[in-house]
Amino acid sequence: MLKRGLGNQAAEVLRNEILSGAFQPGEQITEEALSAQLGVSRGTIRTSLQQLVHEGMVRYEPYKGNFIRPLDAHDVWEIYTLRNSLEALASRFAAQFITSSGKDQLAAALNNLQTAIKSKQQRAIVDADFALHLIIVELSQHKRLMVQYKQLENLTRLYINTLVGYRTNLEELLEEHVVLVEAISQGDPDKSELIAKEHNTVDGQFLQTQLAAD
Amino acid sequence: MLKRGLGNQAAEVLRNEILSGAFQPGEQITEEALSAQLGVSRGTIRTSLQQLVHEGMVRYEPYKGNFIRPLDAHDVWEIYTLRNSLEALASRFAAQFITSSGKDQLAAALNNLQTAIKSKQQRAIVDADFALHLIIVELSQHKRLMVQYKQLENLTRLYINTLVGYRTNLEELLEEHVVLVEAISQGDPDKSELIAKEHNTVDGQFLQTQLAAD
DNA sequence: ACATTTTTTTTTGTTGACAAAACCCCCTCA
DNA sequence: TGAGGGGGTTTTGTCAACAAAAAAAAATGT
Repeated sequence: MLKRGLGNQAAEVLRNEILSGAFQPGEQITEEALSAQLGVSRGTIRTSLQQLVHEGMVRYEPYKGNFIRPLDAHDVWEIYTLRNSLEALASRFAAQFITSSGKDQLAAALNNLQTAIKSKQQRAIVDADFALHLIIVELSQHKRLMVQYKQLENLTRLYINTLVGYRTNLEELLEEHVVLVEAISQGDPDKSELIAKEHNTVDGQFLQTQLAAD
Repeated sequence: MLKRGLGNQAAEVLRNEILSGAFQPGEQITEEALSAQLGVSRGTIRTSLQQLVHEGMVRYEPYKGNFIRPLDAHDVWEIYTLRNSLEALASRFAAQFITSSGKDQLAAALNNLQTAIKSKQQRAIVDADFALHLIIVELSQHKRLMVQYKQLENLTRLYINTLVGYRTNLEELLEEHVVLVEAISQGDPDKSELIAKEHNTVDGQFLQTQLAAD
């Protein structure tokens, strides 16, 4: 396990608070307030904030301050398309480097997703969905892809909460993941990449519909 | 123009120094040394370093220090594949949102590339190549894509210098860019994305050859 | 009453000092 | 001779104070 300074720990606390909706979008978060709240000095808070700025959850304006980044429709489009592209790439390499251990991990994650879908609890489904995709990214053996993807997952969680429903057709959702996992487990990069792209396109259309409602 | 604090300015100086090869790969860069060199306090240097860490040019280890990130073959593969994927995505959206002004910009950049190729100066060719691709990314109207791409461009420059030659067949290089710009100017997203992918695949095979020589 | 200028307050920017961890050299002892 | 342990040095981690910029509030003049 990697050692971490206070700054990193504070960043994690802050990140979780933001993800749990403790702040209003666009709200200014002053360094002194955070300093008092977390019991560390402003300098340390500053380190944490800079990290969250790089992760895209906080917007920083010189001599103005740090603000919870509000996401508009264009932001959502950006996050969505980028994530889609990275997932397709990850699926390709996951298939290319697949091992029997990797297949087991995928099967287990798929099983968890199925259980979550049966429970019909949105939070559980979203978590299992993300977990499965994260395993695919891990299997791609692409560290930079992993870093980018995790950040996009956080940003996605940020706006997914605001949507009324994640997906309507749960049967379809499961089936899409089944064929993707199959393709990766078969070690077919082209097929995996294509399916990943398609999978997300369906999601994207759903998203477009939701956004059009605004 | 956005205002920037001392920290950001120092980061830019440092970034340029690293790109110009002022440091050895893997070399530790102590905060105090930089502080003395740039005439700002350690705290400010710390801000700069953190920024470069996020850009991938510096590796940070808690309680150890900051080191010029050395790039091995796997790193190059990661950077290359990611850039490839992002360029394909950018080409798609550039074609989708193309305007007459955008076509002009592409034509001008293509012209610069042609001039550079005629000069046969590697540095000029690389610069013109990057400039053209950067315009494509700009035309995609995708801010996050732009940020990621710029970082990958820097990392690419970092290892491109170590290669003996960038490309052997200059005629082919130009032709590939011609067809890509044509596809984007025609407003054909699918075709543009496909060509961008292929273009980079050719580059990638060249890269593989170079790396195998180590 | 309104716009403008001045003053005050709030918030970020920068710095130097001190604490904690890691590193390095050297000494000891089996 | 070499493995292990101190102790001093170097380097990063954290902090609180002060400076600079921006924002808010108050005063001023028309």
